[in-house]
Amino acid sequence: MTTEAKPSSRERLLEAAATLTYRDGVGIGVDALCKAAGVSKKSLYQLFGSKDELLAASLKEGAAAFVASLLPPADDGRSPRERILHVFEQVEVQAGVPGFRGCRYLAVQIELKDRRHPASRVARRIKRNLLSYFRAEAEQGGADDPDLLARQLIVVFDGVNARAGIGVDNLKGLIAPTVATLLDAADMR
Amino acid sequence: MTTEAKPSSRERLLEAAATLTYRDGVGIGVDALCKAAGVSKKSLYQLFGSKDELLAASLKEGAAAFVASLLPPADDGRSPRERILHVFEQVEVQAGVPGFRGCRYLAVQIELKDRRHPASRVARRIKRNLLSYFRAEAEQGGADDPDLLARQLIVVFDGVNARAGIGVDNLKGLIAPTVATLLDAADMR
DNA sequence: CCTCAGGTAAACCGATCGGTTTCCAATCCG
DNA sequence: CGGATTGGAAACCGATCGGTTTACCTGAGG
Repeated sequence: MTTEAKPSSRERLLEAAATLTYRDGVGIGVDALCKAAGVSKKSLYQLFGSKDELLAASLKEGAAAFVASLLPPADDGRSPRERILHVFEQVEVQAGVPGFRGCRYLAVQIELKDRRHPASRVARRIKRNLLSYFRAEAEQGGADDPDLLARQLIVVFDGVNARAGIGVDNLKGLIAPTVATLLDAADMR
Repeated sequence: MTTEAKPSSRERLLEAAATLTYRDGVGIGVDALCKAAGVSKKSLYQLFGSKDELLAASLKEGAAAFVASLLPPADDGRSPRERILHVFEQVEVQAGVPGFRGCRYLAVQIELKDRRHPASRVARRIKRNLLSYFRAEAEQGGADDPDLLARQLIVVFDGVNARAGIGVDNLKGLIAPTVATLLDAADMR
């Protein structure tokens, strides 16, 4: 086991924000966040300045784990096609674990109608990076129109995440054939 | 012009609820709703019993317009393929009008984390009807796997609505080729 | 004319919102 | 050990939440 005694107040706040906003939405109150983190409101406002900034920091903090949970390890010898399929296999796996509620970054952007909200900006950046990943793989894989394919893939990504997140589809037998069809149509074998 | 003098309190409340929750989210306050509708809170609670029921009634009320804005007229001689493509052409059109924020039913389901919320139930039912429409057309069009195709189509529907709704894609040149690819793959010519 | 039903405006309710401040105990460092 | 710093608990702030109630006004019916 790691020799981690206890996470700092800052880490506990980020973790509580990630957990509670994912489950209850960005409307969660700061009292609830502080109570869950075992941290005083005073500390919250010293560390982050506002609830909005805490949410933004929480999303940014989780970006690395988000990427790591989806993308294959770099230079693992697989083809771009396999690497794209790997991302969507991971989505299907994640959709099966209890408490799954779809892509948190999409949810934040939908809940925060204001696109200039700091957390909305962070979410947008993270998803733009995923789009860039798809486009890079599409280019490397020789897709007919890498830009179109990347946009199609992220539409499917958000679509399946949203559908599974609201509990209206379990995605079984849906993702792989859909993505494969789009890859085939782009002549990315 | 129609001889409509002034909509009833009930109608004005439903309209205000539709407009304000779409723009600001379901967290909008009842004071704001009443003020926009020019109706007292007393009347709101007499007519609908609670804010939750008003939201649910507002979604239900708008279902017919939602369907009419997307689906082609019945028995217009077009093929199932054309009828499905028509739906997505309408989405692209709607995504171009100012104030577009994606599918309101998806947004409501994402914002209301509680699936048992009356408005969430209504939204789910309306989207299930759209899924059924896709499936019926897929069957009639002789798709290889009508159920799979219908699920793919509604994933794309929610995906493009969400992406355009949060303002990260204008959908130009994206929808038609994507849907056509899925229809082709299902051998629905 | 009077009455009565319906509806609005506004006060009111307790709870909670995001955010600030006060107080006190634990900890750290010389 | 003494003094300074940290951070948690909780009171406090004005605003707003969903919801109820009161008081007044207006229009229709007898």
